[in-house]
Amino acid sequence: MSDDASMAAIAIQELPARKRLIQQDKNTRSVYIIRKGVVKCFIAEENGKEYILEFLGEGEILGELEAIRKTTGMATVESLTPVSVVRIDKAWFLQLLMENSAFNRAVLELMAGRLANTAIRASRQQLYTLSYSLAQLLAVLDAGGVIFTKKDLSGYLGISVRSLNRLLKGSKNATFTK
Amino acid sequence: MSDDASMAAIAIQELPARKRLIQQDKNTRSVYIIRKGVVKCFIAEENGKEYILEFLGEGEILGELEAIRKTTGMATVESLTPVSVVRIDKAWFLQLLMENSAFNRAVLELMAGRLANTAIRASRQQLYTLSYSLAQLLAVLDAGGVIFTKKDLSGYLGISVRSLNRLLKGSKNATFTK
DNA sequence: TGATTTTTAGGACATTTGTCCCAACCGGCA
DNA sequence: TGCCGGTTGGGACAAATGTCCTAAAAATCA
Repeated sequence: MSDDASMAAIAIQELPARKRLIQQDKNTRSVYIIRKGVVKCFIAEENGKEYILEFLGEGEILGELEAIRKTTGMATVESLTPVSVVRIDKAWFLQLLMENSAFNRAVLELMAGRLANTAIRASRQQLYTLSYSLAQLLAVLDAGGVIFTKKDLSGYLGISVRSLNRLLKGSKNATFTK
Repeated sequence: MSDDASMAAIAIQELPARKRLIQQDKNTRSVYIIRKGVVKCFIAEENGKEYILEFLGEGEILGELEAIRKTTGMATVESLTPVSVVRIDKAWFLQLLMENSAFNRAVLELMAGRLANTAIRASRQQLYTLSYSLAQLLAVLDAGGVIFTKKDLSGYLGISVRSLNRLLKGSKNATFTK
């Protein structure tokens, strides 16, 4: 990605897998909307571990938080598959947000939805057995036909790979009250 | 709280402690902005356990998610202390959101901020030792001068009261890599 | 005040999860 | 082909957490 001032305010970009669109703690220049492909969005803490916030796909927006709050990236976003995105210059995004009420409304709804999801996930992660979350996750992934490594899966579930393997075995999950 | 159709579109309300402003899975009628006091916002899952999403205080907004997404309450909000809130009729809130760009901007920022917080907390909760989160939480609470029950604390940390007690003892925390 | 309920504390034991470690497998690559 | 580095699978043991349960202390109420 170049610093080139000639970058258009809005453009379509194609990225290969494993490319970073947003870097945690670094300034962002654009907001992206995913047209195709899957990205993972994760936070790395000082202790080296990483927590996967979410996997985002078609129709999802990236970098709005940073644009709206005028902060550096709060997470790193990396493509898992080749992706196609609409890149919107940050300043222009904000402009759009103010002047186009339909766009504003759409962003508002996307954020509200994501907020609800994040909160619900945090809760589920604490309140339910991993087996539950795991089953759900696997279903979603399966639908998407995307392949993740065990490391990503366990990262998303917030557990070690070892634990994930145990769960996958399904030996004795049904212990909990559920 | 009455069903009275004569409720003003916007009004100041005073509530005692332990009152519910929003009920999970029920329709909401208003959006609230806290003027004073502290509320807790929690999700109760089918298995009876509750997970505290956050404690909100002065200046925070409640019920916007439900208003924007037109869904039932995604969490229950209950006053921990006596609170004073500005109650805004849901329909009017949406109206304001569309017509008043400053208000729109403010809501957008509040949501962005909350999204960031929620995500960061979820991450911290997975990546750090409880002792870490606990210490941080205690510091915040202390600063606010509010008293929470152990149950609330543990609910917020996503652990059982028993575990919280053990942590408070501080017997052998320093085991982890940190 | 006395009774009742809530909150706090913590023992004992069962589960779960993490850490460490090793072996098998797989896909580049010289 | 043979040598990696990365992923996968799982054993073993330690640490963390949950569940169940009992008691005392504190708060609430008649």
